[in-house]
Amino acid sequence: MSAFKSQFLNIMAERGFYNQCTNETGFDDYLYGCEKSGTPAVGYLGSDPTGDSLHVGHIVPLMMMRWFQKCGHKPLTLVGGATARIGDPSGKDKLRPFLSEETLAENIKGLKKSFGKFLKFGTGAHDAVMVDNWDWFKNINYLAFLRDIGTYYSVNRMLTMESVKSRLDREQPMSFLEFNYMLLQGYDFCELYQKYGCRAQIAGSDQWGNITSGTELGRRKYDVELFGFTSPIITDSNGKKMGKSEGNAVWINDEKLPSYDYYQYFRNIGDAEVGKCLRIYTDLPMDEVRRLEALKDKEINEAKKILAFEATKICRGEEEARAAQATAVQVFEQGTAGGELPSIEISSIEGLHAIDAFLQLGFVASKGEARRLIKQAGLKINDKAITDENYKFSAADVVNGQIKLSQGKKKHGLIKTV
RNA sequence: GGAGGGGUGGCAGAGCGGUCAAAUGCAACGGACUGUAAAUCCGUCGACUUCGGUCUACGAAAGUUCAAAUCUUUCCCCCUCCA
Repeated sequence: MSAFKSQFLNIMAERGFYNQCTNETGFDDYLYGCEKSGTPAVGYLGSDPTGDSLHVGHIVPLMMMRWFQKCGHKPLTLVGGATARIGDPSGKDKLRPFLSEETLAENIKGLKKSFGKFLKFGTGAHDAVMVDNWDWFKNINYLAFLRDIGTYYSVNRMLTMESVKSRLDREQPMSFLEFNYMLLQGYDFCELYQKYGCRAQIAGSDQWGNITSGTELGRRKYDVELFGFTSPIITDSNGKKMGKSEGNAVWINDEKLPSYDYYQYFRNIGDAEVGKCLRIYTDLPMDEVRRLEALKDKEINEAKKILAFEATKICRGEEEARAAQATAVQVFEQGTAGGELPSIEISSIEGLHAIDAFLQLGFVASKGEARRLIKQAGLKINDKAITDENYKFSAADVVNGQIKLSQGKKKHGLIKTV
């Protein structure tokens, strides 16, 4: 329980966030010193703006930063405006497509929003701060960089790094551009150390190579010990990464994914994952987590509801979480329609093809798919399977001003008449 | 620059003149069973369709042929080895 002196590391270990640390006792001592004296330790989490929102797969390090802040430390969030222009080769087979300036700017905005859900930003001592590595890379001189930084890197060593090695082993192309990625991330760490006194980097375990790049550079160039701390990659029982639902990513930003869907993602977690998810995706105290994960069979559904609610609350706010939960109860427990379901509005439903309505809701990708699903009894109107693929709506289908459409057992939506 | 190998559906990977909308596996989706779980079983998986078909697809373009993912030419891209 109290294997560590610092509160932060104890929490990390207990909740399943701890994977690897560059120097466990050193980091522990450092944090403990800060916690005792009330001066915040500074740590950073980096993320490249390659998309306009983070998704569930990114939550693990975000939650680590959240706890870091709760333990009285100061989180820095770095968006990789510069590094996104390079592309992190870790875990990838191909060079990323280049992003336009406009996309980058949009993505950075999206990332800020995502970060804001989990961390408190501001100007206080413990408030999170957002930085962009474009600020220090945009004007860097190539020769100066090679001489100041390049001298500290050994190509022999770089070639053994997982991100490089795996690419070479698989005979996938790796450009010199990508090869340099780790130097940039290493430089970031040192830059943050100099500017903010940042001595810790927190990330997923796939970043290990990039992190050690920074800690080694720090030791060689600035003679300072920097710490790297990683989480395990969280997978479901099939060994797949978390964060995909129906083939789509579960986004953190609300304009990318309704809160109801976000809630449902956690509601539908597998039994085996409940304990793990409660620890990682909620702030619930450990006593409560242990009680909930001990539940068996049907009772475990209660734990899943709490998990879904708590996880949604952090990311979308309490109100949204309640609304999502209420809708879920109406739809699944009472078999009626809930207000948070996706819906389309239409002035007259007379003569509207059922297939077109499903298409508009995005429940089917094509008319052919809709026809197929009808044959398989997979599409329902007001909970009754459609049998005629040419079915057109009539006034008789409208109940309380709306028609409930369902695809399979999980996807439900509404047509509202206005 | 030289010599070989290769680019096929979301991914992996067969096919190498017609029977190819393209084997197989994974992923995904629907149904049954359940607990909005897992596992299992059955089914589906390019688009449009008046369900007879029509159209678009095997890196790009041109060509040979009654017929091309399959043959030829050019171009683009990738890999390996050599310089």
